[in-house]
Amino acid sequence: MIDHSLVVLNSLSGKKEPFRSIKPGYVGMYVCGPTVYSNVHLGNCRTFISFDLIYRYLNHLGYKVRYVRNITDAGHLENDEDTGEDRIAKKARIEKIEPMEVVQYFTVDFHQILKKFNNLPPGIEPTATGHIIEQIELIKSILKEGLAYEVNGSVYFDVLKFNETYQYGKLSGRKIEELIHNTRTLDGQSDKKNPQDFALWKKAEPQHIMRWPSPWSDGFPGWHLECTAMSTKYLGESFDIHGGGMDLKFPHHECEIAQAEAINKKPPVKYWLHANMLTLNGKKMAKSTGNNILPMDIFTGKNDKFDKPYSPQVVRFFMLQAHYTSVLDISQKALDASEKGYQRLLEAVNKLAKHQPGELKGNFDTDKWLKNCYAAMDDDFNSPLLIAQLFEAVKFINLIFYEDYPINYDQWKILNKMLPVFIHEVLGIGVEKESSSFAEEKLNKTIGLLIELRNKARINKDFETSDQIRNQLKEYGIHLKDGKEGTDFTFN
RNA sequence: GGCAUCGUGGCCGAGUGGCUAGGCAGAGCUCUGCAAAAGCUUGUACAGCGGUUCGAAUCCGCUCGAUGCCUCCA
Repeated sequence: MIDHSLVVLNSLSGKKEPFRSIKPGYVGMYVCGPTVYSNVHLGNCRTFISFDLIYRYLNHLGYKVRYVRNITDAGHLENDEDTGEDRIAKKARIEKIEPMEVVQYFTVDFHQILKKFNNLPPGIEPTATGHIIEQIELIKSILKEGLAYEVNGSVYFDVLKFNETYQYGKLSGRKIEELIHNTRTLDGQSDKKNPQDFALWKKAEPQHIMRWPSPWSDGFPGWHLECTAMSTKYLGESFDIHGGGMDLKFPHHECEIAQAEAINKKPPVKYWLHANMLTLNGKKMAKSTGNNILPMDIFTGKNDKFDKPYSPQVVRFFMLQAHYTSVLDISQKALDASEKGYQRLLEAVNKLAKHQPGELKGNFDTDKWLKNCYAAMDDDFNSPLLIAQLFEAVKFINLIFYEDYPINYDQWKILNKMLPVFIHEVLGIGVEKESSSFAEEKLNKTIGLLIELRNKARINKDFETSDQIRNQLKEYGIHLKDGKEGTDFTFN
């Protein structure tokens, strides 16, 4: 394992802490996955890309990471009232299809989108409905501890009682008195003793198709419970990293802590990591206001926010140019800037691979560069800082075509090895295109022929012909570049 | 209203007490038949007002603004 001093911002303490895994060499990481009742939205993608970066870097450092990310396919209500409808059941009702058809459709969509973003799949991707038995067992344990109560077939977690022994609100910095003070009194419709109590088990209405038998009623588990059940099952009573979006801090993660502590009497998670929000044109993304965009609509360009498409790789690069704990704003201008930078970075990598130096001269300080790259990532996965370092290398690489060869063989060897490692392996961008298709090969040959014809025309000073070829190709999105070593082209 | 995070040059975005962020855009130059690409040069930015300090974008206070969550309203 590489010698390093990784620090992470732990939401629990609000401070950066040295990262020491519970079991040396191994990391258990749980990230709250999506509720599959609609297309995954771009803000969600940012969260998952952030934790993909973290997963990749931990792997790169040599940790054996068990990465668990759930699929919420039941139990996530629209609100915490008794009238709150299950999001998936509601979608199924509106679309007049089975809830599990909703689940299947949007799970597939979710996987497709994340794959386009080049996210690595988690090691385990459990579903809430696949762990009903485990959840029922947890409820029994919490009841046994006297920290939950049953009313009319539903079971609720007793937050006030829990708070007598433990501390509810320590993750989100909320005090129980403030929670009580700030919660409006219920209108008598609720079975809950106190408004801040949350459901562990809900009795299903007769028409509710998503129902399972339990000691209390035919019903379904509460949303917060699934994560506790699945993280405990696959990662143990205490594990290293729990991640999720900032908006899940309260109440979801707070409730997870309460449930786990109620049963195991110890904190379930060593490091809580939260990814920040993504805004669109300076405002929060919300379907209700129309300030919203789906990933696929960015890739295809068919949307009313941007006037051109951006590839998943560019969007990913754009996101990694900001720290995962900062609010990030997406806009046309910002994406354009990232697209150009992304191309420049990748072209430099290709250039470097093609031009192995022979001379011994060179003044690129690879030791310092490597140190800076690792220092960036070791500082709470600071990808923007890493990218800045990568561009330092790009500068040197582009100097290859000038008089002084800036990199000697040893430096080239390190750079040529490590630059792709950081770009492809750690950041997960610039992935190789799938093997070029038959048609693509033919196209490349055709362009090669045109370049040849154009260069002949140039030698003959027939600039009318040469410009015609270049301009026409440009219209087709093929850009010719006359370098010192012949003409190259890029697609746009 | 409560809790929390944040407010950096034309745009995006790093940076927590003194030391270069970086990308994109703009300007000038080099290269080029002309472009493009690339290189060189070029920006005394840190919401506002006070305070602490030898020294603050960085710490403290207040004001204004943004975002998230909890409420409220709808």
